[in-house]
Amino acid sequence: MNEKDHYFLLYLARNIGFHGTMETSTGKIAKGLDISQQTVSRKLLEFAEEGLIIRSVTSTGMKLALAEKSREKLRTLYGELQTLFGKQLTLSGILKDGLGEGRFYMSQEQYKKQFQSFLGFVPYQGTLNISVDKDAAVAFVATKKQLYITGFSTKERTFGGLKCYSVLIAKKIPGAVIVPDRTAHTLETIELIAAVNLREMLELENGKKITVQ
Amino acid sequence: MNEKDHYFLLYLARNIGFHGTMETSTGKIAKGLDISQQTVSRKLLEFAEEGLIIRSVTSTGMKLALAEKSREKLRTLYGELQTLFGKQLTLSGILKDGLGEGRFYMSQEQYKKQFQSFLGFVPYQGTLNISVDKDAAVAFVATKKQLYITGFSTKERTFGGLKCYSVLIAKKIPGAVIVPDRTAHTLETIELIAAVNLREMLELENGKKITVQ
DNA sequence: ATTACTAGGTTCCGAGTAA
DNA sequence: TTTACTCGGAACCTAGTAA
Repeated sequence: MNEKDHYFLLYLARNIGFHGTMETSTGKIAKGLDISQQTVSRKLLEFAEEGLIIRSVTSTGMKLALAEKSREKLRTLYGELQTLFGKQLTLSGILKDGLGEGRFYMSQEQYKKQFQSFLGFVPYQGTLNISVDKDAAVAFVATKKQLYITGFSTKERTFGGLKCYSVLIAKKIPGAVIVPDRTAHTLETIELIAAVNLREMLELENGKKITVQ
Repeated sequence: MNEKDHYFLLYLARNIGFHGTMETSTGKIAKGLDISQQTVSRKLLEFAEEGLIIRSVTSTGMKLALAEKSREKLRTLYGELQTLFGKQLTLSGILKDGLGEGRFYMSQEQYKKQFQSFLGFVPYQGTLNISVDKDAAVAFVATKKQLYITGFSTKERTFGGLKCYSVLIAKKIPGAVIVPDRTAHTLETIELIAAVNLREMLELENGKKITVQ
């Protein structure tokens, strides 16, 4: 098997399911992958030959299931990417005084709703400002999936959007780093939120060191 | 860019590092990927052309760094695999009487230490035995990362190794499924452990239904 | 409808080799 | 030593079409 064919396999896995079977046809797959029906036919024959899939031609098309061998291949690929991304980077910094603005932002219903759906929790009303090394912070967020919280307007004013990255604070509390689109500080300072009052939970005071991963 | 070239990219990412740079040569990469030096040379030129990598030829070879575009591509691929593997499968079963043996096992220091380092918690001394559908259980653990707790011997007796899979019990309690190497039951019964007394925390009694994910 | 064979065209690879 | 060009051949893809 040409290892490049993993993509074909990935497509099949997504549609068939990891353990399921599926009634489909070479034409449908061809459309999905944007290649010819002939190529799909040929590839599927090759894959079956190599024991990657289980295949049976029916009157209306064919029935497909992944074989263990292809599950193994996908797991390997996944593992490789995990080692690449999974190097649980940590970011450390010093707690400093916030501007009290975070509290106001976090009290807005429209932010709260989005945090709930993106992060799975409603943030405690207040943010933690941490001084960090800018380059380290940039590298850190680069490895994280970026979630985007959209802005909105009320009668009184406009609230901007913000990027947010799910993290684990002090090795135990699930939370997030938030980066407002329009912010006074660059990544020299990051803002942390969590479902709980972090200052209390972690018995923090200004100047203390905090690590997120 | 041919999407199949992701493999080439993955190799580069692993060797260069996600954000780093690296002094290397087309010959070395060719050896690593088991393709010709000429192909590597051609591919790298193509990649640079497409803004996937940053490339500069030196007297001894070349200096390479990934560009943001290729990081993005790898992230996408990773994301696709995550949705494939990450479909938080759940497994449900009925609580049944244990043999009281679990308690004895979990009291062994050498097991405790390993659980602490692999799972991040020391299990409560006692296991929960759950009757489940065997096939569902096999499919369930297949999607989980397998952690292996090694066995050991004391003066009195030998303790076998066990496989263990990190799970979330009843949607809220972090725990693990353990599968002893030598076990009376096959996967018709799974054993659960957690940092806390699950019977109390979940107000369980025999015959109740439990779900893990 | 389907699957899948044949034929012809395109893409891709690597040995040889220049710089 | 390098990188990277040329070019012949292998691998691959798809239109046409049989079953």
